[in-house]
Amino acid sequence: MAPINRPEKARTSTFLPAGHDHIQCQRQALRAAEQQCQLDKVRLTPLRREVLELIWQNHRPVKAYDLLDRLKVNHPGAVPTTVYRALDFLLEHDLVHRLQSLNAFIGCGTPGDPHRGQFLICRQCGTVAELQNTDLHQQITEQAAGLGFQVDNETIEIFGACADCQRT
Amino acid sequence: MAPINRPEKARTSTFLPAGHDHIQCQRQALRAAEQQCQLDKVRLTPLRREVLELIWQNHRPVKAYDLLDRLKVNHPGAVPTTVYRALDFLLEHDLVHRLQSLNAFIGCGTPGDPHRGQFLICRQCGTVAELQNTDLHQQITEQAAGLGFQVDNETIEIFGACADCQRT
DNA sequence: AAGTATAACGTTATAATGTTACGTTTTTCT
DNA sequence: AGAAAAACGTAACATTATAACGTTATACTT
Ligand SMILES: [Zn+2]
Ligand SMILES: [Zn+2]
Ligand SMILES: [Zn+2]
Ligand SMILES: [Zn+2]
Repeated sequence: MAPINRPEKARTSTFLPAGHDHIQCQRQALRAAEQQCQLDKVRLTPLRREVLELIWQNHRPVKAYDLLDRLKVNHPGAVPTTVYRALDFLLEHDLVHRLQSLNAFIGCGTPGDPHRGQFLICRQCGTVAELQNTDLHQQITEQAAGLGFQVDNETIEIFGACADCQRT
Repeated sequence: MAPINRPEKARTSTFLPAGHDHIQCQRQALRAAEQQCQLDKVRLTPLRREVLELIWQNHRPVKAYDLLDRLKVNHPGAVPTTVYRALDFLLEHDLVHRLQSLNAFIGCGTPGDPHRGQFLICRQCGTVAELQNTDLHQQITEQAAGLGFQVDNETIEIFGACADCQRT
């Protein structure tokens, strides 16, 4: 009997990719960002790239002023505007998302596919997973349309406990 | 042939209740709040009541410091803590909601029924409608559960153009 | 009714988050 | 090379929110 060999790709986003090579993950995110910027003909300058790299150091939301502190290490003289300008760029080009409930930012796993994210946020460990539930989006759009409302942007941020943290 | 007489009550929440008696609407909201507080055995003090009344002056989100300015009229000596403490109380008892994307607050139309709101927010006129789409809630909870995530709170804020503002 | 505990509020200071305005440098385009 | 636009530096400031501590009002017990 042939062993069942589930292809990795068949899994849709899990909350925390188990046993996940984050160095690789971060590297890939930066590569994807570079490619996307080339396509869009916009400039991922060293400063912007460095901010994006800092954001991708983990899967937890980062606050602007934390980012600023970390940016200062390689970049003394950085001030709030420095960070906010980079963030504005990254947001505008869908390389990061803003988590409104946290005043924080997180890397986007699927740039190039314009979307406002849907997020699961673990209260305990702070890990965030981004969903892409088109049914959900659809349902919202339809209900809104039923009320004569035309949607142009949605913020969906779900708090709770991730699988790991529930065991605690 | 008898005229069709659609009962008003059959309509579920519209975006902006057409030709709506807001004085009455505000009064009713305050009465509901009083009742709810009695039930919960908590105190809707004059200060808290006044803040709630200010919040209910319209169906648009209010910012804390605007609230503060307006509160000062009848209540000189009010300071940020004054407002934030009242807001904390009102939030805790589900008499108002916080709109995370706006750092603003809005009265809750259905206190006593614990829920995190789903909001439609018109970018142009600023009017907000609160939805109670249980299917939506259900769908989110289920998808999260599928990822081992246990939901305890959701923020859903949808921006766009309301029916009135689309005509412009 | 007096005494005690708790909740609400006053007061001051400060922290955290985000923006404006303006000038200089770098990059792009002709 | 020269002009235009984008990116960045710099300083000041605006907005949003909380901490800490003391006082007053309310509720609860005896
Ligand atoms: Zn990773
Ligand atoms: Zn967790
Ligand atoms: Zn009304
Ligand atoms: Zn409108």
